[in-house]
Amino acid sequence: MATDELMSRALDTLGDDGRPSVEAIHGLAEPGELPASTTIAEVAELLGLSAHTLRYYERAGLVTVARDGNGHRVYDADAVRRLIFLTRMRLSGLPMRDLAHYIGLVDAGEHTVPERLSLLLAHRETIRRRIRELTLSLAAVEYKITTYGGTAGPEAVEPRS
Amino acid sequence: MATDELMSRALDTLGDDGRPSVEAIHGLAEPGELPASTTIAEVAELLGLSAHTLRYYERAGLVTVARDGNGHRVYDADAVRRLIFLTRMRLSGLPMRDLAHYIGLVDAGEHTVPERLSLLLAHRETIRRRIRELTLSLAAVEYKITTYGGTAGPEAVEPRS
DNA sequence: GTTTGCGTTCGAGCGCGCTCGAAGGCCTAG
DNA sequence: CTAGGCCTTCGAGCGCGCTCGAACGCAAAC
Repeated sequence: MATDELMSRALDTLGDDGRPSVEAIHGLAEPGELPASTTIAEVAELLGLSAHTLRYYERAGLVTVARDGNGHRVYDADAVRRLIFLTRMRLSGLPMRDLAHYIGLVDAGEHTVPERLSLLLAHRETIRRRIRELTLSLAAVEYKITTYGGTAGPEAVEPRS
Repeated sequence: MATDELMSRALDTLGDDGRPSVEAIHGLAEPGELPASTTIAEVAELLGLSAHTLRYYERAGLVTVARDGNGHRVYDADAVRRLIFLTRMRLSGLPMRDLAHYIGLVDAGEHTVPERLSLLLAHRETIRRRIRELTLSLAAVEYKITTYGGTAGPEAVEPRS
């Protein structure tokens, strides 16, 4: 997935403790100054997506992007912010469908806030559940590792001593 | 995915604290008595997979299953145990390819234990990383929820009071 | 003035993990 | 004897999220 690299960066901004602070998230939301960003190539670079994928997102109705005199896409700061949000949601496993629905609500105006909220609450549950699943699987793998004589900790493949 | 239901069950066997014990995993590994289980229908029911999927796994080389006089599949306890293992690994995100490779190693004999171990160690890292990613995404979603006036806790959609 | 380079649209293709349908065999019950 | 039900194999199809190629356009650089 094209988005893997983006998450890499996000993780790199944290320590390895896996306990992100609100500040870290915030920083992730606003990567420095958003240039009144322009070309598709720049945005692709910024987000770690391909230009192809950005066009695909647009086709899917997830963003609307203006054109210049040559018919080239011009991404303004709002579009970039929305793409950052979209990317983060995609990484958390929210399907394109649901994301498109959510975006539709946003564009429909303030009166959709309750529905947006309930969508987010549902997604929060999905993420929490997935974390629990993975925690369970992790324990299973660790158990198997110990039966093979591996160490329980996170050290390298060759057990020391 | 057909396997969703299996993980539902697994999670149901735990509390909601998401901190599985080795015992819970062990219980998950051995769901009561394994009948010297027989038909594909029974195994499908047991694992929460479809018969189609079980045949697919077999085609993919993940299990070998004996036949009876009519050419019908007969799953013995070993096969069922392996399927339980496979299912758990699949749920943790291990791709079929890698799983097939691992199974190949198992079938190749004891001398492949080191490679198996290193495969498991790598997979452990993958799971841990994914958990960190999701934790990060969760924080982002919670932040968004608070901006919409939702509560930070896990309560129902309608905030109380 | 042509080459380079980035952009455009459209639509096909891919990798994954199933999922399903067709066509048929064997067994048992009524 | 026939109908139902569960099994078999083979191979096609699907949903997702990209990913890519073809064919073309404009525009600044040499």
